Amino acid sequence: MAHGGKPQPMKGIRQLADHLDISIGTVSRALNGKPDVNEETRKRVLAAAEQLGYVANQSGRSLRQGTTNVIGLMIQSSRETVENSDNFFLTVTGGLQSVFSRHNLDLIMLPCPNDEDPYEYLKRMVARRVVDAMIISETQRIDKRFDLLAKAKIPFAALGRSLSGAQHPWADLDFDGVANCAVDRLVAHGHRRIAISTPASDINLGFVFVEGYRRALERHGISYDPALVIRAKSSEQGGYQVADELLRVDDRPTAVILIYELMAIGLYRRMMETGIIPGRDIAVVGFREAPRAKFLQPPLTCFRTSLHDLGVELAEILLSSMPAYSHIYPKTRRQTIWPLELVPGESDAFQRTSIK
Amino acid sequence: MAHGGKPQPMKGIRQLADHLDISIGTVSRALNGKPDVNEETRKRVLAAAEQLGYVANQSGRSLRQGTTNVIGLMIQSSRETVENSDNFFLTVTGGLQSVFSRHNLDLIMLPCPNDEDPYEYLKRMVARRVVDAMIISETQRIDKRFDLLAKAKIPFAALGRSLSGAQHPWADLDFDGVANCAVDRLVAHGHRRIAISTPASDINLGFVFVEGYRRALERHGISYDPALVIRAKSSEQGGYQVADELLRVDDRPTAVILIYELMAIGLYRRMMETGIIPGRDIAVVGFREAPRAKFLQPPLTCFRTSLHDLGVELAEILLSSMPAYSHIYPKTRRQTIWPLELVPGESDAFQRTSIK
DNA sequence: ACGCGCTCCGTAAACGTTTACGATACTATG
DNA sequence: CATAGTATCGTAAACGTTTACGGAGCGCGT
Repeated sequence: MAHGGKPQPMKGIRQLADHLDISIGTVSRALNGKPDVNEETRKRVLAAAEQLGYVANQSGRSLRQGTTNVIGLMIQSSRETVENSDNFFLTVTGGLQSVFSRHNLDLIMLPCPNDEDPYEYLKRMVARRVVDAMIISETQRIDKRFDLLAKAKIPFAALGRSLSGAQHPWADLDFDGVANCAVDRLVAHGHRRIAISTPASDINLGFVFVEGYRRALERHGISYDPALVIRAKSSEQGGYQVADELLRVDDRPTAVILIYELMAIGLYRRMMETGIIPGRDIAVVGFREAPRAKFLQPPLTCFRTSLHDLGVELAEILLSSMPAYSHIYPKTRRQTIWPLELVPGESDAFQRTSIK
Repeated sequence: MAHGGKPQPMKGIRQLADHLDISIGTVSRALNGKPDVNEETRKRVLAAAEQLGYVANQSGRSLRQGTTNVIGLMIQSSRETVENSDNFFLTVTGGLQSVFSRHNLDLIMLPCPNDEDPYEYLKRMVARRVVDAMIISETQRIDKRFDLLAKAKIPFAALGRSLSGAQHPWADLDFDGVANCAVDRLVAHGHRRIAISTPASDINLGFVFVEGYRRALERHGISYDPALVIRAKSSEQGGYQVADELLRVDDRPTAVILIYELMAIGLYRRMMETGIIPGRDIAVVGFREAPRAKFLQPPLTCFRTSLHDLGVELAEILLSSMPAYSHIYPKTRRQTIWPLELVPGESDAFQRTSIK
């Protein structure tokens, strides 16, 4: 028994062991809940650790057991993306962390600089061995990153499905379901000529979205017209351009489905400028629901979901694919298509008087 | 000279050294740019590292030199906070990372669980020695976390000023300046009875905001009435409550300044419900500017700033206080009050017919 | 008395790096 | 030629932890 207080700021497990007159190995085993240690000495160790404020040095532990207790979240942090993505990422992240923190896992954000190739960036991060697993977002249609991670034997899950490696774990919003529902609704209102917006980049969600739209049209016996698929940025300016495109197309569409609700701002504005009333002359359906959607006049018909819970699901999918946790999260579903709920507004509520 | 390709996935610096027939020490020195190594062998080493895809293991390096190359960003990740904070954190984070990534520093988000005391949480994170420095957000009026970090000798910078440790590095939005400007504008329009909203928690920004408001009133010879300071959550519901409070106060105010623009949704709604027209019967000024502010009818008068650049500034302030980087970022300013620019809307544009 | 199994604990090796220190070869200087 | 100085490199210790291995003590059955 030495002195009682906090003499030094606690250098390491060695000091703790000396203070207890126990070997360092036993202390380690006691702290980590290993079986071969007397219950009473374990209590003593835990009490001393608590009192002296000892917490294991992460670097030492990582070096020894080759695991870092860190999950990486890769995002393409283009400034424009971030400023437009609203609270999307942070909300999903909150869900991720609510799961990870239960297992003392830290989440580290790995933003790929704009001027670097995402693949090379990820390769570097993987080589540094700073993460135990990865979450990949903004998945491309064919995404080499999956092969890289698989080859490096790093567990991962994707926020967004992809064509490459369909067997990989992922969670994704139900883009095709939403497109389906939107088309159904618009057709029920008498619309036959329905446009849709999709991102200009080769991010996969755009393809899924359009594919759902195409199939829904087919189901209603409406022929698919590529001219009605309008590529534009997912931003206010993008919405403005979509409106311009709409007006330019022959046989002007009577409805439009937006991939991202923020685009409605620009769309509405451009429509007003040209004397077209959204919700009366052209029906509008937006993709996500956000607080700001309530500002729109007329209120935007859109789709709501809990991104937080999507994050939870994604975290559990990831953990279920990690050997150390798969006993806690059994591999039931390894892919999830996350449902959204229709929030009827007034932007598509009018009954179209059929012209034919 | 061994074989040329990529035989193994590169185990460590040892393998690289063997492959080059050079000692491991020299390889390390070559890679780290140390002076006592022949320029030609350095080139050979770098080439081989590139070819074999060698990247130093972070754990080993951290353990040896006691530095992790990781900056922690602590946030209180209450689900409500996150969902309401819009893109605030992520945008600031983007600015932080644009600086950090230049120095190969990773940013790790450390979200304090709702049910844990932030101080204890930070203490644990500090003890694990997983970060070289910290960025503290949502600073309280008096915030023990600063003392903790100072005692642990961990460099830090705060997003938001505080009363405790005024000498610490921080960057903060110009809350008092905004309050000042808002009051000036409203007084110029003939308002004398001006209410203000402030968060219910003891986060410091609320105090700064109200203090600026109080001083501005004083300057105009208007007496400060505590009944006009309305505490409410920074959310849509909070705005709804603010409207209710406004109507309940004797000698009803003719103007209100909101701490957070999202509150305007609820405020407008409640006003409409009671037959009061925002921007005509009561003037409204909001704090930040966000894309959604453009939805409001009448458009909200508010204040714009670049949160990305604020993040850049904050990162530079932090680095300037870290010995390893202070030669790159000289300690010129260690505190910054970040300016905002008025975005005139129509929510406060009417000229108040003086009743007196 | 002996062996066996069990519980508990100490010892020491590893993990991959950086770096202080000394060794070597070579050059310059006296 | 002797010596000092310089450039370059190899050796080995150290960082803090986990864990394989073995040993001590004990109870128990033969």
